[in-house]
Amino acid sequence: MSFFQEQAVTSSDKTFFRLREEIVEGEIPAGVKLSEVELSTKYEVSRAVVREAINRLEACNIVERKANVGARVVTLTAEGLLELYQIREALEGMAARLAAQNMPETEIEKLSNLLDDQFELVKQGQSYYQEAGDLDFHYRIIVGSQNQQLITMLSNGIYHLARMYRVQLGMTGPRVTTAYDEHKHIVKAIANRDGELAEILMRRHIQYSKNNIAVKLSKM
Amino acid sequence: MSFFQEQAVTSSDKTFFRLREEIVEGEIPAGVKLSEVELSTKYEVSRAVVREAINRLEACNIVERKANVGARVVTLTAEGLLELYQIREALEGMAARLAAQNMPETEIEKLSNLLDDQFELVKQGQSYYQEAGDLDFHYRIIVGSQNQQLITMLSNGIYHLARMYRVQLGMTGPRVTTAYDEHKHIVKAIANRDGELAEILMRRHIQYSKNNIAVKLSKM
DNA sequence: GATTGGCAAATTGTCGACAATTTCATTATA
DNA sequence: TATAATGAAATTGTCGACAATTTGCCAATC
Repeated sequence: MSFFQEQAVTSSDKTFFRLREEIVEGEIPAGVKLSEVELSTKYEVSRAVVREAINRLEACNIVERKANVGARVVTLTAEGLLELYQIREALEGMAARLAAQNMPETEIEKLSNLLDDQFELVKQGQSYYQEAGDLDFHYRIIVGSQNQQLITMLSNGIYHLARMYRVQLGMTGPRVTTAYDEHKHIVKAIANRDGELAEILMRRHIQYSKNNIAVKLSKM
Repeated sequence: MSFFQEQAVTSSDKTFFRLREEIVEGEIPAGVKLSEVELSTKYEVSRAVVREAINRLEACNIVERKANVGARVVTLTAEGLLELYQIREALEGMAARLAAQNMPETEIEKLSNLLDDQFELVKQGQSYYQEAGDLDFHYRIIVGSQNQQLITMLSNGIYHLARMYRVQLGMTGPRVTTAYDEHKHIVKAIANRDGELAEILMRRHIQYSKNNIAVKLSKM
């Protein structure tokens, strides 16, 4: 996630970011119990800051907590993945619709150029997509919606969870083929200020990528 | 909110619920600074539990926090309301679609009966809607989606914020007229297992109620 | 041998104190 | 007078210790 920089100011921030990274990237596997004392010695901070970090992770749905028992890293299930993509479909569909209304011309231009650059790589036979490129595309549209609450929701919550799934299912660097064209069409709808179409295309795009993951998941 | 009972087990839970109530119901007005020491003496708990409660409120978007400065109750704006209803439209639209797929017949029956009961009140000239009835309707459909993450998102986050707006704008007990018919049609679509239509109707229903609020808001 | 009861160890929840940072009034300077 | 520097007061951030609860083990009982 190199686009939207969150800057850590307090010790809790750092601990939260670090813990989230380790969990999302799979260094701390699913289902593991997060012991407050253990983590506080590991990170060399007090239990209070670890506690605060864990609370924040709970709010992001990255860990589950039971009172007086403790927190565990969520175990990802096929149903959970389905649920997550249903939410993404709704929210990112709306984001695309709003982006068609609100995204400044200059930003649409930039987004279009980004895709063109990526198309060069496709022509050269390099595989489209790098995950980073895909994330960048989605993120720009979310920001283009200019709905601050939506932006926060998606970039704080949903995206880390989605990546967690991809990492744990071993599918970093997803489907290579059709995504590029889908992105192109979405941008065109946004450029035409056709919110209705932009939403439909984005929803379909997310459905496809959900199916793509679900197929791989069923082979395991 | 009498439907979905959250039960407080720890002292932090109680403080969180109490604080949220006081803020949402307007006893602690918008923009007010939440002093940790002040609240800890008021509620007779330690600063740590107040801190934890405030952190949770921040995760719900009920307060805003700046590091080393403190937390303030969010000030609701017309733009914020618009943003919130855009999100509700997306998420509850999806919930209605999923409810059409997943809601058990018995639950649909109950929901339908609920509306019939409320219709009796309408016939007797009593104003439809009590806010509670409206909330109950929406909540049942959300639960009917059987998407756990969606349920959590909407009932923890969005709904309290939405109520906060209504209270602060002095519109408890909203539009009386058309909402009943809209609810009827949505339930019918769900009963017919027509997710496509259920989503469209729910989205329109939320758009109407947004407009209804926006009008009142513009008169202030 | 299986089940229940209770004790000890470990873990989370809560607390008060200290450290770091911000805020605000006061003073000094241009 | 306006602006900047200074320092004290207040507030948040962090810490270690104690209290409350859960967990796991061991013995007692059937």
